[in-house]
Amino acid sequence: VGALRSNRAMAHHVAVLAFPDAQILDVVGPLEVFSRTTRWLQDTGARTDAAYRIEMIGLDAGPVRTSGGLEVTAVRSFREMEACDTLLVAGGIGWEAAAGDAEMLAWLRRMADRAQRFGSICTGSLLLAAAGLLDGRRATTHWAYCDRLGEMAPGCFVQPEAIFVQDGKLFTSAGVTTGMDMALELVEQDHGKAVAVSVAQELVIYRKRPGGQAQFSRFLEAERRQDRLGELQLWILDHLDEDLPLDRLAGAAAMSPRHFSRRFKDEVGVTPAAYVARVRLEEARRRLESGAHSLKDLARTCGFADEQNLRRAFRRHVGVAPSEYRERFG
DNA sequence: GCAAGGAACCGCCAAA
DNA sequence: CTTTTGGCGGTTCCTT
Repeated sequence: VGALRSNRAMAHHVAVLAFPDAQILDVVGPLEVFSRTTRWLQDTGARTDAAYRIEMIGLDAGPVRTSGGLEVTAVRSFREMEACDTLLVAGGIGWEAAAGDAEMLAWLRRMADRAQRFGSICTGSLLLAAAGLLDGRRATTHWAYCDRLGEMAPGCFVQPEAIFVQDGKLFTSAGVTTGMDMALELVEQDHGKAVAVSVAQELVIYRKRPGGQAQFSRFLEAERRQDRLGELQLWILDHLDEDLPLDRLAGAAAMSPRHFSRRFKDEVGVTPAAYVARVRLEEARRRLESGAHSLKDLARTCGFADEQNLRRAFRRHVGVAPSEYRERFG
């Protein structure tokens, strides 16, 4: 892991802290997502400057034995790092011992202040709590430790249902593999939906795993097809904030409206307008889950004419009002 | 919640 | 002759 580093100076610097007896997937999972993204961006020529420079750091430089007995090697200690763009703290059964390291906690506070964003995977949240970084903020952790998190950080609003939680520049994720889901979200915020979808497909994971509420995922299904309609579906994701009438979609797919309509229904299973409506709804729902947006904002970015329209469509398909949904699941 | 207007859908037929 | 594509118009659903 320590060797997986890009040399580009412009790269966004991502660091993951691994203490002894950390959970190896917490460390490697997110790093894999970032490195895949970097490679994908370079291979496709979408960006010439590198996306991410990734690094794993330890309490000390050298081998770190993880909870499963596997070892990863830290190139340097956290003491040698003054700044990075994104800092993530891994979880694992070693968190308790690590939480007693006052020097490291003080360093975490400094980094949290300086970094563009910071966060944790799994029980890494408990280290952030120990550092006093979760007071007054929304956060989550492994389900078995949510109570403990509440005790350690009484001012923290624990979200036990969430896969991951964003509160401003703080990102916390639930157990182990959810670190990859969270990393994908960071990738999406940096590079857009299309990139996140491609990386998710390559890794065969959901870009956004269905959370507590069962919901369909539009990924890993139709979009992986390499035909014109598959491309169009990706294109729709990137133009959700615009008007997408049938004629325009047909034009984008280079077909007559009638033919396009027929083919789309055959290939995708739903009619074009129904598909667009579904994707808009799902995007609105996703954003409501991830926190505070004004309905006006939400309506605009998801392609609804106004808030009234969003409200009506939301009630029709989801069954509850957006505000109520946000209260329950946001 | 309602009426008016518009967009989408789909069966049908014809041309390629 | 079969398959693919495009246009027309009635009906339904959605937005205003």
